[in-house]
Amino acid sequence: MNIIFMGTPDFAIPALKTLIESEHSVSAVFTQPDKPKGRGHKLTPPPVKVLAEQNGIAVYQPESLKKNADEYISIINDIKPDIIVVAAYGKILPKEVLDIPRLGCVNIHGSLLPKYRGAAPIQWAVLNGDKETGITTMLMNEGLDTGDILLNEKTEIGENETASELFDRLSLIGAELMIKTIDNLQMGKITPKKQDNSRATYAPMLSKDLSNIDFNRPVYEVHKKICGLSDWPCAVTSINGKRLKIYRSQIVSNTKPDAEPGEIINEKDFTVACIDGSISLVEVQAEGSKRMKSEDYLRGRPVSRGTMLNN
RNA sequence: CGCGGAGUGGAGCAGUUCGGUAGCUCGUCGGGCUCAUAACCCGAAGGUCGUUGGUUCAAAUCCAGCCUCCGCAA
Repeated sequence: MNIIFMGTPDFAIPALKTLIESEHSVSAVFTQPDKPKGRGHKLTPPPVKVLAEQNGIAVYQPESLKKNADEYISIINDIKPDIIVVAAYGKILPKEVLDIPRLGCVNIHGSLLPKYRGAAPIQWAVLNGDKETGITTMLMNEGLDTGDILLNEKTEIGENETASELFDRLSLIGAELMIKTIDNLQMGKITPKKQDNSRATYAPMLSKDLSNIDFNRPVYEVHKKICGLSDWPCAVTSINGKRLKIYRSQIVSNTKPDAEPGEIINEKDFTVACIDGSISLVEVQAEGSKRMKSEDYLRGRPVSRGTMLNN
């Protein structure tokens, strides 16, 4: 089949790679414009662009497909794609584009729709302490992740799994499900199912406002916050007046400790008291330093029992 | 030209202010103690102090350039 691929970040990479290696032909890739990123505001191309160029595929980076997009829409029309595959593209497709491909526009979404529509479904599944999540492929319409469901696949969320790890796993599952979806769609073997809008929830983009850890909360919630915000924006607390990022943690106890929330109750494995249990900080990052196991951190910057975090 | 922090044996850090013998907590190796141990005691190996140049009798330390990493901001 003749395919146009639209996507931007790492999540889209396995899907694009799978398509390139498949019998189908990727005629063009649409991705977000290069953006200033990191220190020094260096202009950085999105991962999808890099992969596409390595494979000699034409890359288009429109600012928008809704405004002043005639040029791009005629490009899409000229390609006459059988299908458009979309994975975390980050832009809304207008009806004008949605109607072009014979088989429609297929989106890969990182949740079991209609749960967690929106930008950060994977992270919110972890943050909310869900035991399972998955991938849904759907036929796109004009709404935000409201299209008819084609296929889905569930996966369990590990007790200590970070959003970043789940992200990687789901991107691989998504690639497999995507290829299965378009093959079945081509053979007319899938019946699209409407989403149950009454059960829909939204997963908005994460921001740093969420970063600060409140130890005056249940230990499970604190743990899932650390998992869900890793690697970005990352859960943050402070120790001795310095910012400390927490990438990974482990629940030590589910019984209320004899200590104030936020108090360090074991300086050997960095265990901190919460309201109804205690949690061990496993991987941390100090200001101006790289992330490391907390045992490494503690070797150079020992802490004493009774120290309060978040002060 | 966005702002700032950091690079010191295998790991994480101190030492730099005010130049003058390379230090801490661990790890590794050897030995001891112990029924035993990730515990304890004794000992050893291991570092051109990111890199290049400059100042100096003398540079981890002061000056200049470069490389790499990180935080904030986007």
